[in-house]
Amino acid sequence: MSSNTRQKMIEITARLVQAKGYHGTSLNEILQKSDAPRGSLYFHFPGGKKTLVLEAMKAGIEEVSTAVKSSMENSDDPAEGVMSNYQVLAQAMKESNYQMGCPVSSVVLDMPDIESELAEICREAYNLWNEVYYGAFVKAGIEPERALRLAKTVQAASEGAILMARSEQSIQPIEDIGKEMADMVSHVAGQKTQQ
Amino acid sequence: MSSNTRQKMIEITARLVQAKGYHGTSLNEILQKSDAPRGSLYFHFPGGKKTLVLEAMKAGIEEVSTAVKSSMENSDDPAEGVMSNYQVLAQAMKESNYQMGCPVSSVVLDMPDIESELAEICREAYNLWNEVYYGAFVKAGIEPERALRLAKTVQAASEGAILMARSEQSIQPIEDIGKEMADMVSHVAGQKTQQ
DNA sequence: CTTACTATGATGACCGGTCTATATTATATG
DNA sequence: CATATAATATAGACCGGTCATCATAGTAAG
Repeated sequence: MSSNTRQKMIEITARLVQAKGYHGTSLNEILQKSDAPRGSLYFHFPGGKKTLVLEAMKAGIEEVSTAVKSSMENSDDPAEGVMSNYQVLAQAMKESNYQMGCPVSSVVLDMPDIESELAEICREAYNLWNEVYYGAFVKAGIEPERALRLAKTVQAASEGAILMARSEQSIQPIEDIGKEMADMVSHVAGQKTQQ
Repeated sequence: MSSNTRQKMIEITARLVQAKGYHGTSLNEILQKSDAPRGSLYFHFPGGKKTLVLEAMKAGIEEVSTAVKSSMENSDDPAEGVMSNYQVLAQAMKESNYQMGCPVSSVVLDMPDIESELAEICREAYNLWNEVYYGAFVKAGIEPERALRLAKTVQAASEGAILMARSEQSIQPIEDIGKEMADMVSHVAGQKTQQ
């Protein structure tokens, strides 16, 4: 059977954590929105809140990862891939009323203790996403060192774009920044290719 | 006399909110770290936590604002200004053990109710910082529309760089992204100037 | 009868906020 | 100069509510 209660809790937790951060999300609200009893939570997630949030983050990270991969792979021009990636992000934010953006950033800003398992998975997420960009850039002929910096920049700009979009309740920043970043990528790729 | 208790509370709150977000910061901890009694808090900040955090954010926003202005004004080349700005950011993060970065981002990700006064000041902060970059870029001969997009991008990338630096506990991302952004700015400025 | 899951509610810690009482300082008045 | 008065600030007990956690019991299915 593999109860759907567990899955439901994960999805709801993912949304709440992105919307209000780790500390701002209460188990009571998760329970209420999941329409589940208290005991179920500790049955499915023996470690309590931490474990539940961890699962929710893992799910979100995987989702973002496949989205980025899909954007970059379905276009041989990396600049085009970056642009399409920002467009996907814009739509996702709009559809979620600007609540869903990055599954880890709210936790990064909520967790001062860098030694926790939660912090560890945040680090891994950034690396994972970076590698997708990096691979695409190298494949496009950009030299590795530059490709790495560029990947980080594309990633960072999209994180910042999410913050601004949330704040302004508009996809305008995402579109603007996406356009700039695509331009930058095509500039760098052009430089390195035409030699 | 204008007690220094008030100022002390603001500074400590600013640090705590940046480190753990709005919900993750408790009045008890602020009180304890400020070495002040409970009554003093509600004397100096009648609105309670919200008012206190608001003041702390205002102070932080102003601080960042002057830092960015200083970086951009003390260099006629905007690319150089951007680079220096990222360097200042890197040092600030390192000195604070990667706790201090942006005074508003943790609140943006913590506040689902966009109608609040807290959310309003976040919006204003982004605009304020953007205008500094925008002004410098226009002054360097970049056409207004492009300058606006570029300003947002530089801003967004630095927000993202903060997240990554915090997560990795390293200034490497800030340096890498700063280099890329400076390169991008000089590229755009070069385009528009040499006509 | 066991395994998987649901259901309920007690527990103690901590939350932000309110209250009254006291101390300190500044100003006014004689 | 001395004293009264008011404004400023400190001090901490206390409240109702919510937090995450956990113990225990019920239910359903194979």
